[in-house]
Amino acid sequence: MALDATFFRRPALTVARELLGCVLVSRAGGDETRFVIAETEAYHESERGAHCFGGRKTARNAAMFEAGGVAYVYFTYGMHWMLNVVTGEAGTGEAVLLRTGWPLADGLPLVRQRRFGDGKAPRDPCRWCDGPAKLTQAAAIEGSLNGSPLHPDALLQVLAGEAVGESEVVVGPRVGIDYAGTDAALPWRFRWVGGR
DNA sequence: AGCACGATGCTCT
DNA sequence: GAGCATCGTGCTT
Repeated sequence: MALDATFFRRPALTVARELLGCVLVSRAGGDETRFVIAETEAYHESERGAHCFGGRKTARNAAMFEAGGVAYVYFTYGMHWMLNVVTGEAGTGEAVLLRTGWPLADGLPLVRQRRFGDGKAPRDPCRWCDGPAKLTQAAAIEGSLNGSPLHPDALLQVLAGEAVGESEVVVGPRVGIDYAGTDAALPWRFRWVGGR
């Protein structure tokens, strides 16, 4: 069952936690890949970690101000794409960064090819996409998908998944935002460590 | 297993 | 012109 606007038009912190165990479906790149979402981070205009801090809208971060249910895709470090799910109501800048996905069995050969070509890959497929840029590479996600809807008829969608219990979730500070000052310590990162 | 570093180009001041 | 919501390699323990 596809998640819809009622799911995404809620606070980023809530959506980040509830996305654990849900399934990202990408038809970008011409073939379908699916991933169980295992790690997320929330971002919000009220804190310095967010690209849209202070509610300042720019050409890059504009999608973060859309109503929840679209993608925010941006480019960083000269070579990497990052996929976020936009959350909340229109006019407020917030989103959830997808950091780790566990590829589902039917797409394993394609995911392996996209990530490693003919080279060697880790034994455990759960380590193939354990980083935001690894996930976008495996899902063939790039800048043209910025602002695109998360919808069953679109290239990207998110399906409801199994419930993930509190005992299987590790909460902690977000990665790579030292510039955010005290906001860098906010416990807005969620990792599902139960499912293996 | 862990750390250091280079790659590489877009974004914003 | 500086810095970045990162990754892979290659070197050290």
